[in-house]
Amino acid sequence: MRTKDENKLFAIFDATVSLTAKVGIAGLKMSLIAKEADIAAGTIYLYYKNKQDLLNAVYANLKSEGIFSVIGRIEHLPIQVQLFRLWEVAFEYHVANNNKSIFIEQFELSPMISPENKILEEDSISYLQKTLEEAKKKGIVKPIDNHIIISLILGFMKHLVVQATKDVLDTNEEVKLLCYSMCWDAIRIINNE
Amino acid sequence: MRTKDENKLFAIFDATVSLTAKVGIAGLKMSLIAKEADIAAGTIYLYYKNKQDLLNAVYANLKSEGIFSVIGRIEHLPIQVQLFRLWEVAFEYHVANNNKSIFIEQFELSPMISPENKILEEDSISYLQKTLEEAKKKGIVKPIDNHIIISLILGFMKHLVVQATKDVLDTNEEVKLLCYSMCWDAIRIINNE
Amino acid sequence: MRTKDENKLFAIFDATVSLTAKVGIAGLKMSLIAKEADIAAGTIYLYYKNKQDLLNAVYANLKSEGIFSVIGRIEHLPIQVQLFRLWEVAFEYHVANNNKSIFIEQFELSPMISPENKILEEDSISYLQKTLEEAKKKGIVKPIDNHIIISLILGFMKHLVVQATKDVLDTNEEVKLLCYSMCWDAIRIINNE
Amino acid sequence: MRTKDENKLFAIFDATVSLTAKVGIAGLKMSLIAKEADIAAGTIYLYYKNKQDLLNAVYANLKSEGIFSVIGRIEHLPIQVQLFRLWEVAFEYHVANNNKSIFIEQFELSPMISPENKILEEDSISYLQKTLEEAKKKGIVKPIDNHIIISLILGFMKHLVVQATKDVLDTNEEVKLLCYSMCWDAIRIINNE
DNA sequence: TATGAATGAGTCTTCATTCAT
DNA sequence: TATGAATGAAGACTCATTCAT
Repeated sequence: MRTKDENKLFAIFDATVSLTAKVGIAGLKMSLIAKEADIAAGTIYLYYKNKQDLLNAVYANLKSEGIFSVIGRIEHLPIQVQLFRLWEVAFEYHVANNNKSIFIEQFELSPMISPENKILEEDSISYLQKTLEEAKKKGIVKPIDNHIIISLILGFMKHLVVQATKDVLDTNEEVKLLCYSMCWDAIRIINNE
Repeated sequence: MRTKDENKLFAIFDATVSLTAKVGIAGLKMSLIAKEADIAAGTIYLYYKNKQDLLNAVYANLKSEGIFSVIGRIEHLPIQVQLFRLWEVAFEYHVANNNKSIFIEQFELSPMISPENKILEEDSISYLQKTLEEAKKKGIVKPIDNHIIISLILGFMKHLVVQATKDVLDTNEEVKLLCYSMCWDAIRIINNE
Repeated sequence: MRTKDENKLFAIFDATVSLTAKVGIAGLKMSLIAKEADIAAGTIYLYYKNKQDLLNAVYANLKSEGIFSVIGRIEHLPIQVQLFRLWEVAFEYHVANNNKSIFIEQFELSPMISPENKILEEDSISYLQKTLEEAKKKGIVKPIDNHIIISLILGFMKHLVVQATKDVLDTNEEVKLLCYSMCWDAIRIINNE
Repeated sequence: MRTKDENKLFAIFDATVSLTAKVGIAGLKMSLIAKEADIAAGTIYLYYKNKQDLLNAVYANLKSEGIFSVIGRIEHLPIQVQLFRLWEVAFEYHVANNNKSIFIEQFELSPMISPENKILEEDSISYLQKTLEEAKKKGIVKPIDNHIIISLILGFMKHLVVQATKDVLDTNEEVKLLCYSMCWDAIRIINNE
């Protein structure tokens, strides 16, 4: 169970992420975060040493978030299906957590990021990499550097979500399947054409 | 009398873009821009009313930049070749001008962006859209909403360039061709498989 | 928590008025006001939006000050005595509040004065005007435009106070009575000479 | 004959005085003075060492201006007539040169005034003082400290001119005579009433 | 703990003054 | 001599952080 204090911690955390998506890292003020979290500005300093500390904590937390932890057992499924499930989960995470992506992007370039956080790798990627390697070994996916494949998948996905946020695109089930098929065509080995 | 120096305008412009890529929009200070442009801080105010004005001018300028203006005549070429050339030019632009993309991304979310700039569309996209429509009509490219196709192309491209900047990926000729082929497989209509 | 301190408001107000008398509106700096009020520079901005706002607030407040509010009932007295009492109160106010007159004079010409304040009339004058009208009706005072009479009274008074400030003149009781008698001779109807 | 340079000197001088009346000493900028004088900002520095120097020069010049130099021979006239002529000349000077009074008032309180100028006496006053002494000796004028008499005359006069500038009062011939008669009643010895 | 008033270091911006032409 | 672009010191203002309550 969350204690009263933990609730405040979460409130500050959430306020930081959603405000960054609203006003950007340059518009992010401690007083605004406090207002958004519905507490006093001074209270933040009971939980975090200072602004830099707060933002780095938020960042590290987001980066370590296991977005595939909800996925359940999938190893027994065909590799294509595994890949689709991974993509689907990632897509749904990004749609639902666009704010988090924005915070990460904005903060990574800010002068406030700590050296430790600068070298932090996204946790969630490793799972996907493993599955891609397997698919490549099985001759289903083109033998391409994972960085490139993941750039295609993630770059596409993030751009899509931004378009959705701008209301120029709707991310319904049909669009989701279409987008995946595009990714799949991009990376799969295409036979006897 | 000294004549007003057009070069200074460019120096300020360049300093603003490259500094943003270095320290982020949140770390962007007028004094830093001045130092980077090798002028006095006050001089900036001869050319721009204030910080907000400067950043909006830089943004509007970048947005209106015709990245395909260098491409020459290509209408006589097969549509596939046209698409490749467009992609190639865009790719090379992004590799060479990664700073500009970063500035655009950072500034779009900042509270300093003017209402007029908020609704500004990227000029360069329309050319690509026209060519895609033609390719769809000819049955070469899947009949997919341009927003989605462009998300794939641009999202992938931008993510690649960021990876390249991080030195985890090298964007040589081979990689370039590989990436294009992935894009192409993603959007083309695949026959009798 | 500290409660917002009304005293600070007064301290800022007083510091602004007395400093203007000391260094003029051109020498008036926010940092000086803060030092004079014995607070931090930033604190001023808790109470006033900016320098212009502060000065206009001080001005409007001074203009609306009812300098005759201390005078008590005088309507039952002979009109000559009423006039003397009004003059006396005004004189004593100006001697005691020369700073305020200086602030008003200096600020009225500054480019910081707001349009609303530019058309603001001095509250305290109306009382005097009413009494003068009555005296004219009774045939005691010359039938002269009030603007002129008040120019004589106020112009004389302000000039006197400035001289007193410069230490070339002492405003003791005797001088006060003398000055009033001069005013009185200037405006009263003089009989069978 | 004025040389070309002398014209510029006068232009700067005039621009300084009239601008101060328009925007106050706090709004007085070298660039504005230059524009008003129709020269370049740098040019001012060919004639004056710096802003402080310019303003002090203007001030000293105004103070030493012999406003009674135009008055011609009046010693042979009755003392009352002499006094009237002096008053009249001063009045007309102030109406025509209200800007100069404003400059003097504003500058005297500014932190830019030099110590020498701070103790500078108005030249023109001495003439008036001499005549007043004579009138007192002849038993025509009350034996009152000259500071007080001059406060009445000048304070009244300046206030009148300000009212005239504000368009709440017209300073025509009739008003002029009326005002003088008020001054005269205030200072003359009034007989067997 | 929690508050938000108060602080003052650090920015932005202005404007007197210099200087290349 | 005259110009006005360029400079940078100084002043206005913001906002992270502290602290009295």
